[in-house]
Amino acid sequence: PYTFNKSLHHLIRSNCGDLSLKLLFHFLSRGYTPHLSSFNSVISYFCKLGHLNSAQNLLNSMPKFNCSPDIVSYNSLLDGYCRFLNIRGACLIMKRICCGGGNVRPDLVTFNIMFNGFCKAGMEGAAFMYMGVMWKYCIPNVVTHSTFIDMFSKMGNLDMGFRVLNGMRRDGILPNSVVFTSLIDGCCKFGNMGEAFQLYGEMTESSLLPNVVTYTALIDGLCKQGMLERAEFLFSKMLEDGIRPN
RNA sequence: GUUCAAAACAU
Repeated sequence: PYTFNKSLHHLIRSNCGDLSLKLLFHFLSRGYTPHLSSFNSVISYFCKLGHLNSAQNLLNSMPKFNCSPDIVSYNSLLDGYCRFLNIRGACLIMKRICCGGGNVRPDLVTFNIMFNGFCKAGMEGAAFMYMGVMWKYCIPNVVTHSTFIDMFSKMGNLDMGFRVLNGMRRDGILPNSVVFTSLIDGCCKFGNMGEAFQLYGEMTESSLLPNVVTYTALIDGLCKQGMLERAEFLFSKMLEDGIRPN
């Protein structure tokens, strides 16, 4: 059984999800009991493919195999609904987490998933409402902040993006390179290359390494504004930094 | 060992 769990995770990590499914069902039919994390890996795999019903069915069937879904199982499913912008479905799962039977409680990841769903669906009002609910359970982390920064960046509301950045710093949460890259991309897309490079500077000053996504956002901004020579220059800078273009 | 946030991609 231990070897089985190992293989299952390995297959999913190496993009052989189909095989992992066959493996799981083969073992279930022979009466083996997979570990909770094996169920969760497969649930998450289904969700990323958009097979939400299969994921849901698998989750529902876990008790038959002496395994209770935990918050990770539910979070995976919740994220599936959010990824495909099925906010109604997500809310139903949320209800089940909060007041359905009750051996699970929402955690910070649960809220981050909901925020991301609302943000990507353009439902900022709902995102802010949930912020209030979150405070009863947990304290926001760097992912929470970067989700909101990304939402503001995509809306072109750079002022609010910077406010969230400053707010997190005030609260002692260190911005990471995802946070910077989200805001840099917002600046680039809304024609504020100056701010974008300022952030790039702050990033390196705080010894965060700009990665290939950071560079792509900047290079894309420069290209789309016709600054091709600056784009080329930045591209060579990226190579000097030892970052491989993809 | 399993769940959440960032970029680009012509025809």
